Amino acid sequence: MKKETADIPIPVKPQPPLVKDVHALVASYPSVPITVDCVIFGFDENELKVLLIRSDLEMFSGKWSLLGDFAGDQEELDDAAYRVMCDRTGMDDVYLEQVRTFSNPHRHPGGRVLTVAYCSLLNAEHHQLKILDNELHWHSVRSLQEMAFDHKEILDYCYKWLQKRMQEHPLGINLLPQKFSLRELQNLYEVILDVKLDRRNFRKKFFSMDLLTDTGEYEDDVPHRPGRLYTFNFKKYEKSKRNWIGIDF
Amino acid sequence: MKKETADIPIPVKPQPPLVKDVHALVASYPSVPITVDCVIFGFDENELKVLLIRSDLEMFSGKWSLLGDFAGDQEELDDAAYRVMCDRTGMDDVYLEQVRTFSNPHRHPGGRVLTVAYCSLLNAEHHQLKILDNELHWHSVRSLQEMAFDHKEILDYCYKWLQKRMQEHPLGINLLPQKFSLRELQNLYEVILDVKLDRRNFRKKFFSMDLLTDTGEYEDDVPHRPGRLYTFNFKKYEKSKRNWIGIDF
DNA sequence: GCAAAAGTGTTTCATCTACACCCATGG
DNA sequence: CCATGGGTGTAGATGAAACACTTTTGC
Repeated sequence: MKKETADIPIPVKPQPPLVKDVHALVASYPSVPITVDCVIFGFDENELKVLLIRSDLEMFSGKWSLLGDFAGDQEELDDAAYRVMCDRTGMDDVYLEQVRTFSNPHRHPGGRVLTVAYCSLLNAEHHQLKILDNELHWHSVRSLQEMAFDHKEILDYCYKWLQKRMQEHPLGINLLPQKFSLRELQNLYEVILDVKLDRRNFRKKFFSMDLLTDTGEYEDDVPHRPGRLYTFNFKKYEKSKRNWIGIDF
Repeated sequence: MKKETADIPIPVKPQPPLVKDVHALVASYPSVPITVDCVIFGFDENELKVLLIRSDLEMFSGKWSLLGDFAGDQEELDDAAYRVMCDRTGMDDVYLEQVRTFSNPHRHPGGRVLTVAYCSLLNAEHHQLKILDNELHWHSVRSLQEMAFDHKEILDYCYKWLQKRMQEHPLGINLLPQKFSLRELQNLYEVILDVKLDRRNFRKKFFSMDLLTDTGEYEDDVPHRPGRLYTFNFKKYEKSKRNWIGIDF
């Protein structure tokens, strides 16, 4: 089991001279247009939705598109994604996470364009769209068919990413009003993860995490017994972040 | 809890005309040099190692660098990463995964350069380095200090990614010889995850996953009782991939 | 009073954890 | 025979899953 090769001193070949002019070096690299695409998920009427606009390319006429734009010359991509979201929707105060970079050379009909996908989850009720250009609106994720570019592929990837992420982080909370009932919370998990969950076990699970604060208030305007309303204790969560080892595959 | 706004028909503003010339559109985007950086982890002498070269930039003289190069004009990034690895190390048949794109506008001293990090794990013994230019060799991950560019940050990110990934996928198997003892397997997990594990529980865990095949052979050349050698049943693993729901944060 | 969802406990089972002794081999 | 790690089992705790009835409200 011993191995020796890697650390035996090996005669080093003569090296080319060090690069002095780093700007010239960078200028010699091929360069590529970069876009960011925002996959903004929301939850509404017991469905997972995603914000889309009509593509403004003639060849994709009628097709739906993610919210994207090119990244500025000197712009951090996180900032670009945030800017795109603000510009397209008028929303701010929304958390975006980088998911993946898509680089198929034929993904854009106008030539090589890289795109970096960003993902977000938000409460459609609490974030009014202030701009509606290009028919911006919420679409049911389940019923989406064709989209412009490779945006369906990106969306599908982000949805899987979201399902995983959602089981490890309390992202889902962002989809609910500040005060929410356990039924709403459970609906949300059932819809996004596409599973049925046992109500009692679900409640036990969340109560045992001890991250919900009982407001003492109750639902209103429901045609049945109103449920208690809770808030999520983000501060407590930040302090107690998961930190365990579990080999599982 | 009802909300109505998003799906109420909203008068659509007059739209700008559709874009016809997509090439002109793309040509109007700012474009940016892209590189890929390969973070190639290996395991040797009971340590996690990473393949590095000396930076060939004068301003980083003496500093270590990840294996990177620019991505071709029309090149898929996965291919670019693979190419870089082959060119730099002479290895092939190695699995690389995209981890994240780093976009700080000041990360490269020669101007704006995006980089996409790719990560791999391999068995240093089974993949001989065939090229040693730029002092390519394995470095202990723990003892690394300064590196060129933002490569330390990238490496740290990839290491965390690896630790997580390793708990959900049998990546670690790639770091061992085809036939390995349970001690070797456990060492690997302990070192990479930076924890101590109970030997009996570790064995039980792996045996219960039922993915190890007993070869009937034993270690050789060890100064103590030799352990059984196992192989990993990749086929079985492929069929049984995890598919469960567990909310845990 | 009826429909609809809220709220609540227990049992079973699987999994994780902690823990200690004898065994086989090389030197 | 000694040093070194290989190999093994059990009991207790914890967490997940299955499962049914009573309560509260709006209508």
